[in-house]
Amino acid sequence: MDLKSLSQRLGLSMTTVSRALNGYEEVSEATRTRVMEAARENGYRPNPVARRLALGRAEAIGVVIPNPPGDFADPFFIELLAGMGSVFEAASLDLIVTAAPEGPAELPVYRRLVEGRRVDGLIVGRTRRHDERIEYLLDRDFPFVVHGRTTTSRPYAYLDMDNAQAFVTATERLIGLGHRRIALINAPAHLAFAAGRHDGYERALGAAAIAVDPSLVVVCDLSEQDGHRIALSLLDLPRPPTGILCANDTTALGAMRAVKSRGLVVGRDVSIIGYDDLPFAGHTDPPLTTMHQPIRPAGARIAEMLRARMSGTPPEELQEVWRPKLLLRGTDGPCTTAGGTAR
Amino acid sequence: MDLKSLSQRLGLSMTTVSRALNGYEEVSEATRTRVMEAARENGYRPNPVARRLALGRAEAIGVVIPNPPGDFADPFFIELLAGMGSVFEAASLDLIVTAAPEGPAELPVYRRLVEGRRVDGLIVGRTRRHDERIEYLLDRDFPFVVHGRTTTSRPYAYLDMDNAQAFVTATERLIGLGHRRIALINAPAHLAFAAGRHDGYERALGAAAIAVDPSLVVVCDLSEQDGHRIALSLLDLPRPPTGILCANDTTALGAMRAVKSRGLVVGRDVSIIGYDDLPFAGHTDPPLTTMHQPIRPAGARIAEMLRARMSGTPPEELQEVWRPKLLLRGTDGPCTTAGGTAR
DNA sequence: CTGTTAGCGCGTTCAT
DNA sequence: ATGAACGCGCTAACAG
Repeated sequence: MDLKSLSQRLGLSMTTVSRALNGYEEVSEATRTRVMEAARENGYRPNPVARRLALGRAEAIGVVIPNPPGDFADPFFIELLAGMGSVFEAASLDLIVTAAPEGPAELPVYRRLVEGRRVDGLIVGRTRRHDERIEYLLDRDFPFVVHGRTTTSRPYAYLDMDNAQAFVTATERLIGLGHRRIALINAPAHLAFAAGRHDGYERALGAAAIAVDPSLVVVCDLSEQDGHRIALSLLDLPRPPTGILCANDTTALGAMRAVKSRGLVVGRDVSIIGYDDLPFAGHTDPPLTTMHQPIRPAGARIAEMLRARMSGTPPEELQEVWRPKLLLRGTDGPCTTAGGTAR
Repeated sequence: MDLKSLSQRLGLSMTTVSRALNGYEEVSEATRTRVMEAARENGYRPNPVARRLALGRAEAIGVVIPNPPGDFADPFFIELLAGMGSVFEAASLDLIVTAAPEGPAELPVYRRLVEGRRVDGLIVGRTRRHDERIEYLLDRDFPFVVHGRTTTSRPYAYLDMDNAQAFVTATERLIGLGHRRIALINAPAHLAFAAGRHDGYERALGAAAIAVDPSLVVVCDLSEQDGHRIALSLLDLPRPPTGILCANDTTALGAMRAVKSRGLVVGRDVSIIGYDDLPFAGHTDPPLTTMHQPIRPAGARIAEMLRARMSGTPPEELQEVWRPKLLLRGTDGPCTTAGGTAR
């Protein structure tokens, strides 16, 4: 059932039927209801491809999953997708998902999407401090929304978490519990959120007049293994930390394993705070204290922002920063070590 | 740069250029190379939408994320998507992802995809024992591949794990360790894989001449919480199990928490085996013994199977069953309890 | 308010 | 081996 046969059946022109269906003002109420009804009865569905060609739009949004080659893809992302899904579904926009490993193969994927007119808008995640994908999209004046923030002089739309504030909060929590030697297991510096977290950490220490000990600030590749490795090296320090802030929950998991393997008790001998609040975080042993961020709502909001961007809202008006919330569970506790040092 | 301007620039007709680009035999070798080169130089990309309209295909594949309303979406799925991504990317097919909660809202999403001609093929996951989605697709003779299996008399393409074999293996492992009271925390019966797992469990017990105790077979909603709750009730039995087989790793996590909360040691007092080998499985305490399945390769294979299906391979030739592998880690151990009962 | 006509950009008969 | 002309299904500019 296409537009032509539907209009023939109604004794109307395709134009009128099309207009009635698309809610144009100039159609009489009588014919509109008549058309609507006939469309429903005949199960008419406009052919999206024809529509797209006529309108010159793709009616689709693109997302590229950052796909670590050997590794498991970020479980985080599925939740973000789920959040966006409902919004795009309602707008009857297709969400086109592709996967690309970070690296030289990544930009070509974006080019194919943009230059091949496959999508009308793009969502950029796992943002880097300097991000060529964003520069590229900015150059082409292509609509997009970033999850996170990057360094560029040009305005762009983003939804970011307040990483600095989050780590101020987390650090203050440990300080309030009496900790003085607090380590930061941070993400690699090329990732956008690493800097903010570091800032927040230093800011909170500074406010409490605690000197930053560079040996307590280390970089991790965000895997459990690396978190484990790094936490061990931290515990091997002459004056090991009594509190550890982690870049994400996965890292925190590794750190917990390290602490336990040393015969220490997490939450008593060493406090640990994670970031993300992934599904497993409430179920570790002990349950992980972490910074919670609402991923699915963020996905939905990003989708809405992109729709706004595509219909012309200037990027300056589409910039939001959300605050993660500290979720107290069982891995943080008062500092029990005299002199503020474990063991 | 579209076909018209490219052909004008070459002094050829659109037809010839089109044919040269699409590898038709009847084009002279000279013009073909000339066309190819010009296309590359001018960065010509065929408009996919126009192509689709002319060819009557969507050049897109659909996947619907099963989206548990309040819950976190399955991290499993992102990995499956990543696996499919590379294959479809290479075939320059778009992967359209939508999310739908299980329930009455689910089928309409499939209908919109199929009847709206938005995709040429579909991948069905989180398969149910009786699955209306599959019946629907079969009725319409629409190409699809199922991850899992379902009960229908009609042939269809699928890639499934050998659930029965997996649970034979897991059960045998515990039996070999001397366990006699082995519990099965299974998935709800409406999910396709539950039956096979139950079968495997009973088959292995039967082979070892161990009677099935119905009180040891319980159903779980696959959440950590429910796994925890159910494991507790199992441990409260007059004669509790010394081994617990879990429907998935998440459930196993809950079971581990339950065992620990009773002051028992996982892997010594009670053995636990999971299923899936999710990223966290190697990092629980102790590390989880589980049935590993290669998710990303499965995704890639499913994508290939769908491509075959779309180009006419009969479904009978597209049916594969893969065997998960037992991954021994730290949660299984010899039965230490006299009489085969914990406590 | 409704209809006629002309594209949208490509693939594809049917000629030549 | 090449080209002219038509169609895919829909929207939009231009009448009336």
